[in-house]
Order: sequence, then C-alpha cells, then structure tokens
Amino acid sequence: MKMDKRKQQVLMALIQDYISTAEPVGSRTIARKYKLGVSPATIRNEMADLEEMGLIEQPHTSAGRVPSDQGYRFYVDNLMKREELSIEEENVIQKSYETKLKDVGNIIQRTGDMISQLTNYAAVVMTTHIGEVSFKHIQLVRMSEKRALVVLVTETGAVHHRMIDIPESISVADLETISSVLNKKLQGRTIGDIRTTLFNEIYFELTKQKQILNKALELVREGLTMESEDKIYLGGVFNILSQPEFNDVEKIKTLLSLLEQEALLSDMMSGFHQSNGITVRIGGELSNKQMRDCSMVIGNYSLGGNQIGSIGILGPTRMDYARAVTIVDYMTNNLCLVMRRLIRGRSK
Amino acid sequence: MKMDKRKQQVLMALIQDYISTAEPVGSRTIARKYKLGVSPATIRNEMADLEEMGLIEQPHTSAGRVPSDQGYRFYVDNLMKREELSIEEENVIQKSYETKLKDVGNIIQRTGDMISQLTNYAAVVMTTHIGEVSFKHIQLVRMSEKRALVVLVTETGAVHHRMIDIPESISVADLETISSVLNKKLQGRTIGDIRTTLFNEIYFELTKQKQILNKALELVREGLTMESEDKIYLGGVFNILSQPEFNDVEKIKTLLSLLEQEALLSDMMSGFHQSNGITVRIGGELSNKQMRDCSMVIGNYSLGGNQIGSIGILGPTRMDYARAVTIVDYMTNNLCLVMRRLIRGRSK
DNA sequence: GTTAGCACTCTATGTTGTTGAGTGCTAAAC
DNA sequence: GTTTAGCACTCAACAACATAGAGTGCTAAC
Repeated sequence: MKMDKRKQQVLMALIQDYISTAEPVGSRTIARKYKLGVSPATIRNEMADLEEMGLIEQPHTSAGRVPSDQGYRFYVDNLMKREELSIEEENVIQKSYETKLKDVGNIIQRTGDMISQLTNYAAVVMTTHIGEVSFKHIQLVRMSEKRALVVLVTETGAVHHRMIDIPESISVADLETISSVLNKKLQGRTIGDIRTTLFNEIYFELTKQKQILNKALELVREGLTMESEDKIYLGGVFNILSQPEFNDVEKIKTLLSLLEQEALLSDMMSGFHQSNGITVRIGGELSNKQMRDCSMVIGNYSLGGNQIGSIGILGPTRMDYARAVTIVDYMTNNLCLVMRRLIRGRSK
Repeated sequence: MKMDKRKQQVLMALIQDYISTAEPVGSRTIARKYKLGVSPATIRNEMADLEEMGLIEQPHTSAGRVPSDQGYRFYVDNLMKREELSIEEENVIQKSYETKLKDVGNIIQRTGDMISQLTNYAAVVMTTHIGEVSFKHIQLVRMSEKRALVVLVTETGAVHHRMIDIPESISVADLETISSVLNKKLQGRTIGDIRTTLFNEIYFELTKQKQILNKALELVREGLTMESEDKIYLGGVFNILSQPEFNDVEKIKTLLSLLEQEALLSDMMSGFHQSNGITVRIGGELSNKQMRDCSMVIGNYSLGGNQIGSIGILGPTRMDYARAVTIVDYMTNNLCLVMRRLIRGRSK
C-alpha cells in the first residue's frame, strides 16, 4: 500500500492528538480538529489502510485508533518536526548551572533534574565507560598493612577509586614512588590504552628504579580495571507515573524493579556509542522486553572529541518525541560547555 | 484505664495478625487463632477499651480493628520480642560480602540490597557527615590553569572530591608541596578538627616553607568544606509497593517523589546520632508528615568508635517491626566488621 | 466478669441496564 | 473512482441496585 500525503497527514494528526490526550483517537476528532478538508468517513477509510499497514491499532472494536510502535517509528523518522526551546526555558537551564560547580556528579545530577523537570518524564544521565577518557592522576594511598586505595582522576574531573591488596612489605614511600612513576608515564593516555599496552613499559621502568616486587604492578593493574563503574543518575521517575498509561500498580512495580537494576539501565543506554546524533528507541525496540510500554530518547555528550557519557529521557511510548529530542539535543551540547567550565573555570 | 495482662495479649494478637494479613482483625479471629481462652464477646469488650485508649481503631463500623500509630508504639516498646536470624539467613548475608570488596560504595550497595531482599521493604543506607571521620590523605590535582581538584580520602576508605579555583600562578609542583604539607599535618585528625582549628598552624608552616600565596590555603579550606555530601543508597522501593497499603497510584506517586529527594531522606534518617541502639519511627513520628503511612527502623554503624553511617528500613506502618529491628541490628554490627575487612584486608 | 444471641451497619461484590463513542458497510453523490 | 451520508452494530464505561458476609454493640442470662 502506498503511503500518500493524506495518509501521512492522518497519521500525524492521530499521533499528535494521542500524544496530548492519551485517548484513542476517532475519525470524527481528526476531521474536526485537524481540518484535513475531508469527512470522517474518508478518514475512516484511511485509518483502515493505516491499520492494515501496521501503523495504528485498535484497542477494541468500538474505540478509536492508537499508534503502534511502527507508527511512532514512522512519525519519528519522517513526520516529526524539530522544535526549539523557548528563550525562557534556555534561561532556566543556564541558571541551574550557574551556582558553583563542584564536581562531575553535581553536574550530572543537575542535568538530570533539569531534564525531568522540563519534560515530565524520567531522566537517565550516565558517564560512559571510563576507558575512553584520558588519565590525569593516580594515587596509591596505604590504608593498612595489607590494603591500599587506588584513586584515579580522569581528565574529565571524575574520580574513581578502589581498594586493593598489597604485600605487607611495601612501605608508604614505595607507594609514593609507584604513584609518581605512574603519573609520569601515564600522562595524557586514555585508560583503555593503559590497560592494554602500557604495562610492560612501566614495569621495566619500575624495576629499574627500585626493587619493588613484581606483585606491586599487578596490583595496580588490578586496580585499574575498574570495569565499567558507570555512574548513573536516574530521576523524575515519579513524573512518568502521572502518565495515564501507568495508573496500574502492577505496571509500576515492574517498571520500578527494572529501573532499580543499574546494569539493565546501562544496557539500555548503550549500544550506539557510534552515533553522534540522537537515538530514539520505541517500545519493543528497547533491549528489555518488559519495558515495551516505554520509549527512550538518548544522546551522547562529549568533551574534546571523546564521548564521555549519555543522556536519556525515559517516558511512555506515547511520549512527546519532538520535544524530547529537542531537549536531549540541547542538553548534550550544553553539557560539553558546562564540563569545560568545571575543568577550566569560568571563561569570561 | 489500666493496661492489664489480657489487654496486652489482645493487642499483641491483633497486631501480629494485622501485620501478617493486612486485614482489619475481628474479635472472632483473635479468639479462634490466638487461644486466649475467652469468647469473642469478651475480646470485643477488651477491644472497645483498647480503642478508647487510642491503641487501635476501626476503619469503619462493620470492620475489625487496626492498630493505631500509638498501638504500634506500645507494641514496639513493650510487647515485641526480639527475633534471631536463622543460620541460613546469616549465611546468605555473609556470602553476599564474600566477593572482593572494592570500595565503600560497594559495601553500602550490597548491604542495601541484602536488607531489601531479606525484609521485602525498602532499604536506605547512608554515610554520615564526613566531619566525624579521620583524615587519611589529601591530594590537589591541577586540572587546568585555573582549576584544581581536591581529593580527600578518609580513614574509612571513602573518597570525596571537589573542584576549586586556583590562582594561575600556582604550579603543579606548588600543589604537590601543599598536598604533602597537608598530608603530614593532618594525619589522623578528624575532618571536623581540621576545619575548625588547624588552619592557622598549617598556614604558618606553609609560608615558612615556601612563598605560596595566601589564597592557596583559603582554597584548600574551601575545598575541605564539602558540606554533608552524604552518599545515600536507596533500594528495594518496588518491594514496598507490593504491600497492599500501596495499591493506590496516588500514594505511590507521593512516596516516590519524596524518596527522590535525598535531602529529605537524609533528614528522616538523622536526628539520633546520639543513640547506639535502634530507633523506630512510626507513621506520624517521621519528620515528614506526608510519609505517615510509613515507618522506619534505623540504626547507626560505626568504625573504631565513630559512627560513620546509618542503616534504615522503610516499610508501611504495618511492618514486621520485630524482624526489621533484628535485621538492622545484625547489619549494623556486621557492617563494622565488613568495613574493617575492606580496609585491613581479610584477617584469616 | 463472661458469654450467647440478636439486630444493626457497612463494605465488597456481582448483576443488570443504559449511554455514547466509534466502527464498518452500503448506497448515493460528486 | 473517490467521497460522503446514513445506519446498524459493537463494546467499554458507568450507574443503579441487590445481596452476602463480616463484624460490631447491646442486652440478658450464666
């Protein structure tokens, strides 16, 4: 079946109406509100076609139509128009970053709060796998005879830490030496680099400098593999409970139990590190099938060319995609500036 | 009115039954299930008295009775018997801590997971105000011409960090010097100490050692006042949604919007740093009146005599207080050992 | 002081009827 | 060939009503 102009108009009208009312949309409503210049009967025919094409569906015989996942997909890909944020909204956002920025966590949290406030959906903000980020500083702190804390600072100002075992023979001074050698050697490399290639080199350097046990380095290596300890901020969940599709306690429970699993969230957010653009995952397209009532709009933010994290908006499939995309777009671009401000200081 | 033995028995039976069934309890049920050796009619009389005393109430005329906040209070203070955890449960808990402990956050998260799993309520675990904990290491890392990152490691293995402004004239070497002087001077002091008393002393030392600008120290001071950046873990919220008192979407929304505010949570948890024991806050006793359908059982955990955090169980007022208290008790004590293991390494 | 008996209350549940929105189909109009 | 008016039909949502059952308080007897 051909997707002619009018079918598109009908689909567009239907989706827009459904997005704003959450009620199945009938032919009469479309004819009346969206002035396509044809009668309800004609629209009924078009709708029958659209249904056959799998773009819309009927909850039950005597109800209006509702967009299907495929319908939303077509809308997002072909019909949707980008919006702009209003000046006031941009001001609100900028203002929220104005108070002293203290650390990355801070920024992430504010970003998430802002998003959920602006959209009335839930927001997910996460920092990507640490491997892609440049090394800034490492410090080994001796906590007891057997244990030390590895503290790793990345170029982005993120701090990772982890406790490791140390041989009892290593002194505070030794750890200091190790720290300083590492700092010299690792300057400017990415964490990924370090993990995979640099070890032999450093190992050589260290044995030359001092008779430190083989084990020392292995331990540092162990300390460095802080596998994917992404920080995830999730907020505004209660927002999406206001959406009429979630007035069922069972659904809320499932959703919440899923959202509490950070691994799962992180999973859903990842898988498109490649793209610079914004990804929209609709209903069943999400990696987790239990989330089929939800959609996500996801974008990556970067610093100095490296993608260092993602921003996601989580809402019902009946979500205002145009607005969500606009906001993710704005926020990802903005985050880059804000991060730079955190690290470089206020420029003006 | 006198609270005689039998009234207590009736109250006890009523509360136990209500806790397990969530249904208003009638006189017949008590007579049948709890074998007090009297007829329903007698129990009705006793219940009328208990109601007059404000310990139980009637949702409506033809329903059974339900404990009031006061009723639960009496139960918790006078009637409730401490339980013991079963050996299996203890094993499960111990096993959950067995995999490599990497940092404090790790431990806190596992503790929270464990609690919500064992109780089917929500768990809140937080680290207390940093001021009470001893200093271990400080490091200033230069991030750009104008900015540096202060990284602070406490004796408990917690890492705090914060970005500060620095004068452009300060070099990496200067920061290194400052770091090392600070490290020497601050060894073993508590953060609170440092903030209030030690500054002059260090200031003197530093000016003697090197001509570093006045500003440097002020900045460190600024960096140190990381006010109450408590980390809060909250998990298992979806558990408490299974409780029949939360099958109302409105209630869930209110609850969730409250729980998303960390400040509020932190508020509810604090206010009894004094006590070593376990605090039970029932319904309206909670600092936030919107939470009157919930109760919390809260305990503090400590390390080397210092209270360094709190554990809380959040459930409906109709909560199994005996079990909650047992679990909080076990977990707080256990956490002390686990923390020590994190820092000292496995002892055997 | 305790208990059996009884009238009374009130929610929860199920039944039934009604309403109204929306459809698909047909035949006429354009 | 496309569009539209008209109409019979379907189905969820809602309200009105009836019924059952759990539980109470009171009274009078034990």
